[in-house]
Amino acid sequence: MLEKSHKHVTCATCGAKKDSLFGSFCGAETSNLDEHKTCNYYKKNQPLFIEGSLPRGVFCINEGKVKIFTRGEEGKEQIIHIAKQGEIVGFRAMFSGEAYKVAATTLEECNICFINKTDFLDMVDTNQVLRNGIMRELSKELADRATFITNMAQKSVRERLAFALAMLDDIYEGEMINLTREDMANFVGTATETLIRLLKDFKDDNLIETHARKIEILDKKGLLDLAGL
Amino acid sequence: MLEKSHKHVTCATCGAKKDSLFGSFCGAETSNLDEHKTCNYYKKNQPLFIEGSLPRGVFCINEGKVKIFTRGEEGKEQIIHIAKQGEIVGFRAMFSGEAYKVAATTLEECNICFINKTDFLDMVDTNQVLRNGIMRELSKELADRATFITNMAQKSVRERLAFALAMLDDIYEGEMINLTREDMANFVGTATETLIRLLKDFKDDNLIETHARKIEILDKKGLLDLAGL
DNA sequence: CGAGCGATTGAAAAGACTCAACCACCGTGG
DNA sequence: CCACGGTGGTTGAGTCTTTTCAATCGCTCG
Repeated sequence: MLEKSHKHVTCATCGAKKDSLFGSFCGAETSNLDEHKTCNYYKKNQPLFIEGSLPRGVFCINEGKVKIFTRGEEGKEQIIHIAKQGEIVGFRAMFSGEAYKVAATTLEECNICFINKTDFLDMVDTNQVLRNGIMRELSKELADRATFITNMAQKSVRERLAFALAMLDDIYEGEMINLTREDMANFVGTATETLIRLLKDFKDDNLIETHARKIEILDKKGLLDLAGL
Repeated sequence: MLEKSHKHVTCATCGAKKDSLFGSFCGAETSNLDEHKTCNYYKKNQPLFIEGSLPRGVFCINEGKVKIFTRGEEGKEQIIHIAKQGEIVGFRAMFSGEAYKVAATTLEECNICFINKTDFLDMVDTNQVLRNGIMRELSKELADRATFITNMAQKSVRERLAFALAMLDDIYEGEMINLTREDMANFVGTATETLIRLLKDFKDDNLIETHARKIEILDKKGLLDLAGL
Protein backbone atom coordinates (compact mmCIF):
# COMPACT_ATOMS: atom_id res chain seq x y z
CA MET A 1 0.00 0.00 0.00
CA LEU A 2 0.98 3.54 -0.68
CA GLU A 3 2.11 5.80 2.11
CA LYS A 4 -0.28 8.66 2.60
CA SER A 5 2.33 11.34 2.14
CA HIS A 6 5.29 12.50 0.20
CA LYS A 7 8.06 9.96 -0.10
CA HIS A 8 11.48 10.60 -1.53
CA VAL A 9 12.44 8.21 -4.29
CA THR A 10 15.98 7.44 -5.32
CA CYS A 11 16.37 6.28 -8.91
CA ALA A 12 19.00 3.72 -8.01
CA THR A 13 16.61 1.92 -5.70
CA CYS A 14 13.35 2.72 -7.50
CA GLY A 15 11.33 -0.44 -7.89
CA ALA A 16 9.56 0.92 -10.94
CA LYS A 17 12.72 1.74 -12.86
CA LYS A 18 13.46 -1.74 -14.16
CA ASP A 19 10.17 -1.84 -16.04
CA SER A 20 10.57 1.65 -17.42
CA LEU A 21 12.30 3.19 -20.39
CA PHE A 22 15.17 3.96 -18.00
CA GLY A 23 15.55 0.28 -17.20
CA SER A 24 18.77 -0.02 -19.18
CA PHE A 25 20.51 2.91 -17.48
CA CYS A 26 23.96 2.22 -16.07
CA GLY A 27 25.14 3.58 -12.72
CA ALA A 28 26.38 6.90 -14.06
CA GLU A 29 23.25 7.45 -16.10
CA THR A 30 21.07 6.58 -13.16
CA SER A 31 22.76 9.04 -10.84
CA ASN A 32 22.57 11.70 -13.55
CA LEU A 33 18.85 10.99 -13.79
CA ASP A 34 18.57 11.15 -10.03
CA GLU A 35 20.17 14.59 -9.90
CA HIS A 36 17.83 15.98 -12.51
CA LYS A 37 14.56 14.68 -11.20
CA THR A 38 12.27 16.00 -8.51
CA CYS A 39 9.96 13.77 -6.53
CA ASN A 40 6.33 14.64 -5.89
CA TYR A 41 3.34 13.35 -4.05
CA TYR A 42 -0.08 13.65 -5.70
CA LYS A 43 -3.48 13.27 -4.18
CA LYS A 44 -6.26 11.40 -5.92
CA ASN A 45 -7.80 13.27 -8.84
CA GLN A 46 -4.94 15.71 -9.20
CA PRO A 47 -3.91 16.75 -12.72
CA LEU A 48 -0.35 16.24 -13.98
CA PHE A 49 -1.08 18.34 -17.03
CA ILE A 50 -4.12 19.51 -18.95
CA GLU A 51 -5.04 19.80 -22.60
CA GLY A 52 -3.72 22.87 -24.32
CA SER A 53 -0.80 23.47 -22.00
CA LEU A 54 2.79 23.29 -23.17
CA PRO A 55 4.93 20.39 -21.96
CA ARG A 56 7.56 21.38 -19.43
CA GLY A 57 8.95 17.93 -18.83
CA VAL A 58 8.04 14.31 -18.30
CA PHE A 59 6.49 12.40 -15.42
CA CYS A 60 7.81 9.06 -14.25
CA ILE A 61 5.32 7.12 -12.16
CA ASN A 62 6.87 5.52 -9.11
CA GLU A 63 3.58 4.45 -7.57
CA GLY A 64 -0.09 4.84 -8.41
CA LYS A 65 -2.22 5.05 -11.54
CA VAL A 66 -2.87 7.90 -13.92
CA LYS A 67 -5.58 8.30 -16.55
CA ILE A 68 -4.72 9.82 -19.93
CA PHE A 69 -7.73 11.29 -21.66
CA THR A 70 -9.08 13.71 -24.20
CA ARG A 71 -12.31 15.62 -23.97
CA GLY A 72 -15.11 15.61 -26.52
CA GLU A 73 -17.38 18.53 -27.25
CA GLU A 74 -19.43 18.66 -24.08
CA GLY A 75 -16.29 18.12 -22.07
CA LYS A 76 -16.97 14.41 -21.72
CA GLU A 77 -13.75 12.56 -21.07
CA GLN A 78 -12.54 9.72 -23.23
CA ILE A 79 -9.88 7.74 -21.42
CA ILE A 80 -7.23 6.60 -23.88
CA HIS A 81 -4.87 4.88 -21.51
CA ILE A 82 -4.31 4.12 -17.86
CA ALA A 83 -0.66 4.38 -16.86
CA LYS A 84 0.81 2.57 -13.89
CA GLN A 85 4.12 2.48 -12.02
CA GLY A 86 7.14 2.40 -14.30
CA GLU A 87 5.44 4.28 -17.09
CA ILE A 88 6.63 7.63 -18.31
CA VAL A 89 3.88 10.07 -19.08
CA GLY A 90 3.84 13.27 -21.07
CA PHE A 91 6.79 12.85 -23.40
CA ARG A 92 4.77 12.49 -26.57
CA ALA A 93 3.88 16.16 -26.88
CA MET A 94 7.51 17.12 -26.24
CA PHE A 95 8.56 15.67 -29.57
CA SER A 96 5.65 17.03 -31.54
CA GLY A 97 6.44 20.55 -30.37
CA GLU A 98 2.76 21.18 -29.83
CA ALA A 99 0.58 21.73 -26.80
CA TYR A 100 -0.83 18.68 -25.10
CA LYS A 101 -3.82 17.23 -26.93
CA VAL A 102 -4.46 14.91 -24.00
CA ALA A 103 -4.64 15.46 -20.25
CA ALA A 104 -3.37 13.34 -17.36
CA THR A 105 -4.95 13.05 -13.91
CA THR A 106 -4.17 10.74 -11.01
CA LEU A 107 -6.71 8.02 -10.24
CA GLU A 108 -5.38 7.44 -6.75
CA GLU A 109 -2.61 8.71 -4.52
CA CYS A 110 0.64 8.71 -6.45
CA ASN A 111 4.36 9.24 -6.12
CA ILE A 112 5.58 10.68 -9.37
CA CYS A 113 8.97 12.08 -10.36
CA PHE A 114 9.38 14.97 -12.74
CA ILE A 115 12.20 15.46 -15.21
CA ASN A 116 12.69 18.77 -16.86
CA LYS A 117 12.23 19.02 -20.63
CA THR A 118 15.81 20.08 -21.45
CA ASP A 119 17.33 17.45 -19.22
CA PHE A 120 15.15 14.75 -20.71
CA LEU A 121 15.83 15.79 -24.30
CA ASP A 122 19.56 15.81 -23.52
CA MET A 123 19.30 12.22 -22.35
CA VAL A 124 17.39 11.25 -25.47
CA ASP A 125 19.96 12.92 -27.71
CA THR A 126 22.93 11.27 -26.08
CA ASN A 127 21.56 7.85 -25.19
CA GLN A 128 20.79 5.64 -28.12
CA VAL A 129 19.27 2.85 -26.07
CA LEU A 130 16.83 5.24 -24.44
CA ARG A 131 16.04 6.73 -27.82
CA ASN A 132 15.34 3.38 -29.39
CA GLY A 133 13.21 2.48 -26.43
CA ILE A 134 11.16 5.60 -26.93
CA MET A 135 10.72 5.01 -30.63
CA ARG A 136 9.69 1.44 -29.94
CA GLU A 137 7.23 2.65 -27.35
CA LEU A 138 5.75 5.29 -29.64
CA SER A 139 5.35 2.74 -32.42
CA LYS A 140 3.74 0.15 -30.18
CA GLU A 141 1.27 2.66 -28.85
CA LEU A 142 0.42 3.67 -32.35
CA ALA A 143 -0.47 0.07 -33.13
CA ASP A 144 -2.43 -0.22 -29.89
CA ARG A 145 -4.46 2.82 -30.77
CA ALA A 146 -5.23 1.43 -34.20
CA THR A 147 -6.70 -1.60 -32.46
CA PHE A 148 -8.53 0.67 -30.03
CA ILE A 149 -10.11 2.57 -32.92
CA THR A 150 -11.16 -0.67 -34.59
CA ASN A 151 -12.72 -1.94 -31.39
CA MET A 152 -14.63 1.30 -30.96
CA ALA A 153 -15.88 1.17 -34.51
CA GLN A 154 -16.81 -2.47 -34.80
CA LYS A 155 -17.48 -3.98 -31.40
CA SER A 156 -20.61 -3.63 -29.31
CA VAL A 157 -20.46 -1.96 -25.92
CA ARG A 158 -20.79 -5.40 -24.30
CA GLU A 159 -17.73 -6.68 -26.17
CA ARG A 160 -15.73 -3.57 -25.45
CA LEU A 161 -16.53 -3.75 -21.76
CA ALA A 162 -15.47 -7.39 -21.57
CA PHE A 163 -12.21 -6.48 -23.26
CA ALA A 164 -11.69 -3.43 -21.04
CA LEU A 165 -12.18 -5.49 -17.89
CA ALA A 166 -9.58 -8.02 -19.01
CA MET A 167 -7.22 -5.18 -19.82
CA LEU A 168 -7.86 -3.48 -16.48
CA ASP A 169 -7.17 -6.76 -14.72
CA ASP A 170 -3.66 -6.64 -16.18
CA ILE A 171 -3.21 -3.02 -15.23
CA TYR A 172 -4.32 -3.62 -11.66
CA GLU A 173 -2.04 -6.66 -11.44
CA GLY A 174 -4.05 -8.83 -9.10
CA GLU A 175 -5.49 -5.95 -7.08
CA MET A 176 -9.16 -5.43 -7.69
CA ILE A 177 -10.16 -2.90 -10.32
CA ASN A 178 -10.99 0.33 -8.57
CA LEU A 179 -12.47 3.01 -10.79
CA THR A 180 -15.61 5.10 -10.62
CA ARG A 181 -18.34 3.82 -12.91
CA GLU A 182 -18.03 7.07 -14.79
CA ASP A 183 -14.30 6.64 -15.45
CA MET A 184 -14.95 3.09 -16.53
CA ALA A 185 -17.71 4.23 -18.88
CA ASN A 186 -15.37 6.88 -20.27
CA PHE A 187 -12.78 4.21 -20.91
CA VAL A 188 -15.19 1.85 -22.65
CA GLY A 189 -16.86 4.68 -24.50
CA THR A 190 -20.44 4.40 -23.28
CA ALA A 191 -22.97 5.95 -20.90
CA THR A 192 -22.60 5.25 -17.19
CA GLU A 193 -26.06 3.67 -17.01
CA THR A 194 -25.30 1.27 -19.83
CA LEU A 195 -22.07 0.27 -18.17
CA ILE A 196 -23.82 -0.49 -14.89
CA ARG A 197 -26.44 -2.63 -16.60
CA LEU A 198 -23.80 -4.63 -18.41
CA LEU A 199 -21.78 -5.13 -15.24
CA LYS A 200 -24.85 -6.68 -13.74
CA ASP A 201 -25.17 -9.03 -16.70
CA PHE A 202 -21.56 -10.07 -16.25
CA LYS A 203 -22.19 -10.64 -12.56
CA ASP A 204 -25.17 -12.85 -13.41
CA ASP A 205 -22.93 -14.82 -15.74
CA ASN A 206 -20.32 -15.26 -12.99
CA LEU A 207 -17.67 -13.45 -14.96
CA ILE A 208 -17.07 -10.83 -12.29
CA GLU A 209 -17.94 -10.03 -8.71
CA THR A 210 -18.41 -6.54 -7.30
CA HIS A 211 -17.33 -5.45 -3.83
CA ALA A 212 -18.81 -2.00 -3.50
CA ARG A 213 -17.10 -0.13 -6.30
CA LYS A 214 -14.27 -2.61 -6.68
CA ILE A 215 -14.50 -5.29 -9.31
CA GLU A 216 -13.04 -8.75 -9.02
CA ILE A 217 -12.43 -10.73 -12.18
CA LEU A 218 -13.67 -14.32 -11.76
CA ASP A 219 -13.36 -15.60 -15.31
CA LYS A 220 -10.89 -13.74 -17.45
CA LYS A 221 -10.99 -16.27 -20.22
CA GLY A 222 -14.74 -15.98 -20.33
CA LEU A 223 -14.41 -12.23 -20.66
CA LEU A 224 -11.93 -12.52 -23.49
CA ASP A 225 -14.21 -14.97 -25.26
CA LEU A 226 -17.08 -12.58 -24.88
CA ALA A 227 -14.89 -9.79 -26.23
CA GLY A 228 -14.39 -11.90 -29.32
CA LEU A 229 -10.67 -12.52 -29.10
CA MET B 1 -2.96 12.57 -63.86
CA LEU B 2 -0.92 9.53 -63.18
CA GLU B 3 0.77 7.66 -65.99
CA LYS B 4 -0.68 4.22 -66.42
CA SER B 5 2.62 2.43 -66.08
CA HIS B 6 5.86 2.21 -64.25
CA LYS B 7 7.77 5.47 -64.02
CA HIS B 8 11.27 5.90 -62.69
CA VAL B 9 11.55 8.50 -59.95
CA THR B 10 14.72 10.30 -59.01
CA CYS B 11 14.84 11.55 -55.45
CA ALA B 12 16.57 14.78 -56.43
CA THR B 13 13.68 15.76 -58.66
CA CYS B 14 10.86 14.04 -56.78
CA GLY B 15 8.01 16.46 -56.29
CA ALA B 16 6.82 14.65 -53.21
CA LYS B 17 10.14 14.83 -51.37
CA LYS B 18 9.85 18.38 -50.09
CA ASP B 19 6.74 17.50 -48.10
CA SER B 20 8.20 14.29 -46.77
CA LEU B 21 10.40 13.37 -43.85
CA PHE B 22 13.29 13.47 -46.33
CA GLY B 23 12.53 17.10 -47.11
CA SER B 24 15.58 18.36 -45.26
CA PHE B 25 18.07 16.08 -47.01
CA CYS B 26 21.11 17.76 -48.52
CA GLY B 27 22.54 16.78 -51.90
CA ALA B 28 24.76 13.98 -50.61
CA GLU B 29 21.99 12.53 -48.46
CA THR B 30 19.57 12.71 -51.35
CA SER B 31 21.84 10.83 -53.72
CA ASN B 32 22.53 8.25 -51.01
CA LEU B 33 18.77 7.82 -50.66
CA ASP B 34 18.45 7.58 -54.42
CA GLU B 35 20.98 4.75 -54.59
CA HIS B 36 19.24 2.75 -51.93
CA LYS B 37 15.69 3.00 -53.14
CA THR B 38 13.82 1.05 -55.76
CA CYS B 39 10.91 2.47 -57.65
CA ASN B 40 7.68 0.56 -58.18
CA TYR B 41 4.39 0.89 -59.92
CA TYR B 42 1.27 -0.40 -58.18
CA LYS B 43 -2.14 -1.06 -59.59
CA LYS B 44 -5.31 -0.12 -57.78
CA ASN B 45 -6.14 -2.34 -54.80
CA GLN B 46 -2.68 -3.80 -54.54
CA PRO B 47 -1.28 -4.44 -51.05
CA LEU B 48 2.00 -2.89 -49.91
CA PHE B 49 2.02 -5.09 -46.85
CA ILE B 50 -0.46 -7.11 -44.85
CA GLU B 51 -1.16 -7.64 -41.16
CA GLY B 52 1.07 -10.17 -39.50
CA SER B 53 3.98 -9.86 -41.91
CA LEU B 54 7.37 -8.63 -40.84
CA PRO B 55 8.51 -5.23 -42.11
CA ARG B 56 11.23 -5.42 -44.74
CA GLY B 57 11.53 -1.71 -45.35
CA VAL B 58 9.59 1.49 -45.86
CA PHE B 59 7.44 2.81 -48.68
CA CYS B 60 7.66 6.38 -49.88
CA ILE B 61 4.65 7.48 -51.89
CA ASN B 62 5.55 9.44 -54.99
CA GLU B 63 2.06 9.48 -56.44
CA GLY B 64 -1.30 8.02 -55.46
CA LYS B 65 -3.17 7.22 -52.27
CA VAL B 66 -2.88 4.32 -49.88
CA LYS B 67 -5.27 3.16 -47.17
CA ILE B 68 -3.90 2.00 -43.82
CA PHE B 69 -6.28 -0.29 -41.99
CA THR B 70 -6.78 -3.00 -39.43
CA ARG B 71 -9.31 -5.78 -39.55
CA GLY B 72 -11.91 -6.59 -36.93
CA GLU B 73 -13.22 -10.03 -36.14
CA GLU B 74 -15.23 -10.78 -39.25
CA GLY B 75 -12.43 -9.36 -41.34
CA LYS B 76 -14.19 -6.02 -41.66
CA GLU B 77 -11.68 -3.30 -42.41
CA GLN B 78 -11.29 -0.22 -40.27
CA ILE B 79 -9.40 2.45 -42.17
CA ILE B 80 -7.14 4.33 -39.79
CA HIS B 81 -5.46 6.67 -42.22
CA ILE B 82 -5.27 7.52 -45.89
CA ALA B 83 -1.74 8.36 -47.00
CA LYS B 84 -0.95 10.49 -50.02
CA GLN B 85 2.12 11.57 -51.98
CA GLY B 86 5.05 12.57 -49.78
CA GLU B 87 4.07 10.27 -46.94
CA ILE B 88 6.24 7.43 -45.78
CA VAL B 89 4.36 4.29 -44.93
CA GLY B 90 5.34 1.23 -42.95
CA PHE B 91 8.09 2.53 -40.72
CA ARG B 92 6.17 2.30 -37.47
CA ALA B 93 6.40 -1.48 -37.15
CA MET B 94 10.12 -1.31 -37.89
CA PHE B 95 10.80 0.42 -34.60
CA SER B 96 8.50 -1.75 -32.56
CA GLY B 97 10.26 -4.88 -33.77
CA GLU B 98 6.92 -6.58 -34.18
CA ALA B 99 4.91 -7.76 -37.14
CA TYR B 100 2.59 -5.28 -38.79
CA LYS B 101 -0.63 -4.77 -36.88
CA VAL B 102 -2.02 -2.77 -39.78
CA ALA B 103 -2.14 -3.37 -43.50
CA ALA B 104 -1.64 -0.99 -46.43
CA THR B 105 -3.34 -1.22 -49.84
CA THR B 106 -3.37 1.20 -52.75
CA LEU B 107 -6.63 3.02 -53.42
CA GLU B 108 -5.62 3.96 -56.96
CA GLU B 109 -2.66 3.54 -59.27
CA CYS B 110 0.50 4.53 -57.45
CA ASN B 111 4.19 5.13 -57.90
CA ILE B 112 5.89 4.16 -54.68
CA CYS B 113 9.57 3.83 -53.81
CA PHE B 114 10.89 1.21 -51.46
CA ILE B 115 13.80 1.60 -49.06
CA ASN B 116 15.31 -1.41 -47.44
CA LYS B 117 15.06 -1.78 -43.66
CA THR B 118 18.80 -1.71 -42.95
CA ASP B 119 19.40 1.25 -45.21
CA PHE B 120 16.56 3.16 -43.65
CA LEU B 121 17.63 2.41 -40.09
CA ASP B 122 21.16 3.51 -40.98
CA MET B 123 19.82 6.84 -42.11
CA VAL B 124 17.81 7.21 -38.93
CA ASP B 125 20.81 6.39 -36.78
CA THR B 126 23.11 8.84 -38.49
CA ASN B 127 20.76 11.69 -39.34
CA GLN B 128 19.45 13.59 -36.37
CA VAL B 129 17.13 15.80 -38.38
CA LEU B 130 15.45 12.77 -39.93
CA ARG B 131 15.24 11.14 -36.54
CA ASN B 132 13.63 14.15 -34.92
CA GLY B 133 11.23 14.37 -37.82
CA ILE B 134 10.20 10.78 -37.28
CA MET B 135 9.72 11.24 -33.57
CA ARG B 136 7.66 14.34 -34.22
CA GLU B 137 5.60 12.42 -36.74
CA LEU B 138 5.04 9.49 -34.41
CA SER B 139 3.98 11.81 -31.61
CA LYS B 140 1.61 13.78 -33.79
CA GLU B 141 -0.04 10.65 -35.06
CA LEU B 142 -0.45 9.43 -31.53
CA ALA B 143 -2.34 12.62 -30.71
CA ASP B 144 -4.39 12.31 -33.90
CA ARG B 145 -5.40 8.81 -32.97
CA ALA B 146 -6.45 9.92 -29.51
CA THR B 147 -8.80 12.37 -31.20
CA PHE B 148 -9.95 9.65 -33.58
CA ILE B 149 -10.80 7.39 -30.66
CA THR B 150 -12.73 10.17 -28.94
CA ASN B 151 -14.69 10.91 -32.09
CA MET B 152 -15.56 7.25 -32.48
CA ALA B 153 -16.68 7.02 -28.88
CA GLN B 154 -18.64 10.22 -28.55
CA LYS B 155 -19.83 11.44 -31.93
CA SER B 156 -22.78 10.18 -33.91
CA VAL B 157 -22.26 8.59 -37.30
CA ARG B 158 -23.63 11.76 -38.90
CA GLU B 159 -21.04 13.91 -37.14
CA ARG B 160 -18.24 11.53 -37.93
CA LEU B 161 -19.17 11.42 -41.60
CA ALA B 162 -19.24 15.21 -41.82
CA PHE B 163 -15.81 15.32 -40.23
CA ALA B 164 -14.47 12.57 -42.47
CA LEU B 165 -15.65 14.35 -45.60
CA ALA B 166 -13.90 17.55 -44.57
CA MET B 167 -10.77 15.55 -43.83
CA LEU B 168 -10.96 13.71 -47.14
CA ASP B 169 -11.35 17.03 -48.92
CA ASP B 170 -7.92 17.98 -47.58
CA ILE B 171 -6.42 14.65 -48.54
CA TYR B 172 -7.78 14.86 -52.08
CA GLU B 173 -6.51 18.44 -52.39
CA GLY B 174 -9.15 19.89 -54.67
CA GLU B 175 -9.76 16.70 -56.62
CA MET B 176 -13.08 15.11 -55.89
CA ILE B 177 -13.19 12.41 -53.25
CA ASN B 178 -13.07 9.05 -54.96
CA LEU B 179 -13.63 6.07 -52.70
CA THR B 180 -16.01 3.14 -52.76
CA ARG B 181 -18.92 3.57 -50.39
CA GLU B 182 -17.58 0.58 -48.52
CA ASP B 183 -14.15 2.13 -47.99
CA MET B 184 -15.79 5.33 -46.89
CA ALA B 185 -18.00 3.44 -44.45
CA ASN B 186 -14.94 1.62 -43.14
CA PHE B 187 -13.25 4.94 -42.58
CA VAL B 188 -16.20 6.50 -40.77
CA GLY B 189 -16.89 3.32 -38.86
CA THR B 190 -20.43 2.51 -39.93
CA ALA B 191 -22.45 0.26 -42.23
CA THR B 192 -22.42 0.98 -45.95
CA GLU B 193 -26.19 1.46 -46.02
CA THR B 194 -26.09 4.02 -43.23
CA LEU B 195 -23.35 5.91 -45.00
CA ILE B 196 -25.38 6.07 -48.21
CA ARG B 197 -28.45 7.37 -46.41
CA LEU B 198 -26.46 10.07 -44.70
CA LEU B 199 -24.79 11.11 -47.94
CA LYS B 200 -28.24 11.65 -49.34
CA ASP B 201 -29.14 13.82 -46.35
CA PHE B 202 -26.02 15.89 -46.93
CA LYS B 203 -26.92 16.21 -50.60
CA ASP B 204 -30.38 17.42 -49.67
CA ASP B 205 -28.78 20.01 -47.41
CA ASN B 206 -26.50 21.18 -50.24
CA LEU B 207 -23.37 20.26 -48.35
CA ILE B 208 -22.10 17.92 -51.04
CA GLU B 209 -22.81 16.86 -54.59
CA THR B 210 -22.25 13.38 -55.98
CA HIS B 211 -21.00 12.62 -59.47
CA ALA B 212 -21.39 8.89 -59.76
CA ARG B 213 -19.10 7.62 -57.01
CA LYS B 214 -17.15 10.85 -56.74
CA ILE B 215 -18.08 13.36 -54.09
CA GLU B 216 -17.74 17.10 -54.45
CA ILE B 217 -17.65 19.22 -51.30
CA LEU B 218 -19.91 22.24 -51.67
CA ASP B 219 -19.89 23.61 -48.14
CA LYS B 220 -16.91 22.60 -46.09
CA LYS B 221 -17.67 25.02 -43.31
CA GLY B 222 -21.16 23.61 -43.07
CA LEU B 223 -19.72 20.14 -42.76
CA LEU B 224 -17.34 21.18 -40.01
CA ASP B 225 -20.20 22.87 -38.17
CA LEU B 226 -22.22 19.72 -38.45
CA ALA B 227 -19.26 17.72 -37.18
CA GLY B 228 -19.30 19.91 -34.10
CA LEU B 229 -15.95 21.63 -34.46
C1' DC C 1 -25.36 -10.45 -73.59
C1' DG C 2 -24.83 -12.18 -68.98
C1' DA C 3 -22.28 -12.20 -64.57
C1' DG C 4 -21.01 -9.75 -60.81
C1' DC C 5 -19.85 -6.04 -58.04
C1' DG C 6 -21.01 -1.72 -56.12
C1' DA C 7 -24.78 1.43 -55.05
C1' DT C 8 -29.32 2.16 -53.33
C1' DT C 9 -33.75 1.62 -50.98
C1' DG C 10 -37.20 -0.28 -47.67
C1' DA C 11 -38.75 -2.31 -43.51
C1' DA C 12 -38.09 -4.28 -39.17
C1' DA C 13 -35.27 -5.13 -35.08
C1' DA C 14 -31.89 -4.19 -31.81
C1' DG C 15 -28.71 -1.77 -29.20
C1' DA C 16 -27.69 2.15 -26.71
C1' DC C 17 -28.82 6.69 -24.90
C1' DT C 18 -31.44 10.06 -22.31
C1' DC C 19 -34.07 11.54 -18.65
C1' DA C 20 -35.86 11.11 -14.27
C1' DA C 21 -36.08 9.27 -9.99
C1' DC C 22 -34.21 6.94 -6.16
C1' DC C 23 -30.81 4.76 -3.23
C1' DA C 24 -26.51 4.27 -0.46
C1' DC C 25 -22.67 5.70 1.49
C1' DC C 26 -19.70 9.15 3.77
C1' DG C 27 -17.88 13.09 5.85
C1' DT C 28 -19.30 17.43 8.01
C1' DG C 29 -21.16 20.67 11.02
C1' DG C 30 -24.40 21.68 14.52
C1' DC D 1 -24.36 11.80 18.10
C1' DC D 2 -27.27 12.62 14.41
C1' DA D 3 -29.41 15.13 10.59
C1' DC D 4 -27.81 17.09 6.25
C1' DG D 5 -25.83 17.51 1.80
C1' DG D 6 -23.30 15.69 -1.78
C1' DT D 7 -21.33 12.41 -4.67
C1' DG D 8 -21.49 8.20 -6.88
C1' DG D 9 -24.30 4.11 -7.92
C1' DT D 10 -28.62 1.92 -9.57
C1' DT D 11 -33.06 1.25 -11.81
C1' DG D 12 -37.01 2.05 -15.03
C1' DA D 13 -39.22 3.65 -19.14
C1' DG D 14 -39.36 5.60 -23.44
C1' DT D 15 -36.98 7.18 -27.63
C1' DC D 16 -33.92 7.30 -31.31
C1' DT D 17 -30.06 6.07 -33.92
C1' DT D 18 -28.05 2.59 -36.29
C1' DT D 19 -27.84 -2.04 -37.90
C1' DT D 20 -29.43 -5.96 -40.35
C1' DC D 21 -31.58 -8.38 -43.90
C1' DA D 22 -33.64 -8.51 -48.25
C1' DA D 23 -34.38 -6.93 -52.60
C1' DT D 24 -33.53 -4.07 -56.60
C1' DC D 25 -30.88 -1.35 -59.73
C1' DG D 26 -27.11 0.04 -62.75
C1' DC D 27 -22.95 -0.24 -64.67
C1' DT D 28 -18.69 -2.43 -66.35
C1' DC D 29 -16.10 -6.15 -68.05
C1' DG D 30 -15.26 -10.33 -70.29
